[in-house]
Amino acid sequence: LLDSGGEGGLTFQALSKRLATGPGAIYWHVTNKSDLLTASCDAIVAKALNAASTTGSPEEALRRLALGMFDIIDEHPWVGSSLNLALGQLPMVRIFDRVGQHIRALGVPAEKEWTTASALVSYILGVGGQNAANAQMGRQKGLDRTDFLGEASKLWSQLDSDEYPFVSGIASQLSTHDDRADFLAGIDFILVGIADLI
Amino acid sequence: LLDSGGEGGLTFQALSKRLATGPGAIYWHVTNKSDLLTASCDAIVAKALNAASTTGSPEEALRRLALGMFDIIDEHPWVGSSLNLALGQLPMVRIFDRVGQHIRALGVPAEKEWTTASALVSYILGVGGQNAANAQMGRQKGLDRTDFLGEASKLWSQLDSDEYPFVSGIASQLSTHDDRADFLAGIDFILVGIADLI
DNA sequence: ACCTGAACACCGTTCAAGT
DNA sequence: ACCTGAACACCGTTCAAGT
Repeated sequence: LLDSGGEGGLTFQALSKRLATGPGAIYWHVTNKSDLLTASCDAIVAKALNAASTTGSPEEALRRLALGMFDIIDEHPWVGSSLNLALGQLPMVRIFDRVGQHIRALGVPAEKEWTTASALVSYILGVGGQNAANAQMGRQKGLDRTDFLGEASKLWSQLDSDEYPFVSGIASQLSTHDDRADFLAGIDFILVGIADLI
Repeated sequence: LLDSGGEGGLTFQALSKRLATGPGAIYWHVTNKSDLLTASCDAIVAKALNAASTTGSPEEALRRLALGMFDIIDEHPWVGSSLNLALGQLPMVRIFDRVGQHIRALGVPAEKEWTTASALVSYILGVGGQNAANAQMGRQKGLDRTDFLGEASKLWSQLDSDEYPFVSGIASQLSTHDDRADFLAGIDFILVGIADLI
């Protein structure tokens, strides 16, 4: 339901119909819709974390982990918007812990571990949210990714170049850029910054 | 309505009551709830961007801009969750353009402008979303920020240290850290990475 | 222990009718 | 040009009653 209809596609009515039961039955197993969403999210996140191998250098492992998260969010865009969770929730704990382990292996001083792990997690979730927003807007307009970016690029290029000098000039890079490569470039910026304090 | 009740606090019923009119009247001025939310967001974002002075070195200006966004989201947490907008929407265009101008002033090569600006914006929005999630969870439990982080910290410290070796050990840093300083540290990581390619 | 399904309070949105 | 307000379809959630 989530994959095909986004966050709005998951409904207790639709879910109970697909499970051939009443809406009340679901409440025996989960307390909440938010609970259900978090659990769905966690299933996806756990899968992505298990798939990312931890061999090689810490930098490589971090890049692979980040890319794994990127890909899984790309595949299930609703995860991107559902992953803005409080620090106490399980999916967040999982991500933080895995990132933190690599950070530790990198040799980051103990008192900087939190800050560095936090920066990486925030970046990953930020890109995820961005991806999700674009995917949802695309779905809403019935466009695929390329068409949607093409339309956004056209919109940017038509903006007043006095008011938005940067955006109006860079519109072409919007439609031709490689999301995945840019994501990784951002990870590398942060890794360079982290290496600088070791 | 948004400041006091979060995203769920903005209702056409509540809004029309406060405006002493009917719910239908609002639809003459906005097409959508999503439209209304984006417009609210934009008002806040525009204020934050105008307040951030652009004097000094590009690095300083970027730090001030980022910090201005952080503070405005801290003040209005709903902005953090509403700011996962597609690239075509006005608040996003504004942020992107301002960040991009500073990036350009920094001397980043033209073909890297998009990538660098994108990384910074993603990071800022990621931290914003994180802040919003914590604020909302805190509100839901009736706790203030310190109490909420204290509770999350306790939760982390009680996790199984075999399953979550990093998170369970770093719990104390969670409750004592300075959000604002950590946010800025992340910005600096990225700025170091960007400086590396100039 | 788990399911049923009607009911409740509420939501975004529409639209004929007004001024 | 803009407002009114009843109505619609739908939502998450509850709960007495069943098995």
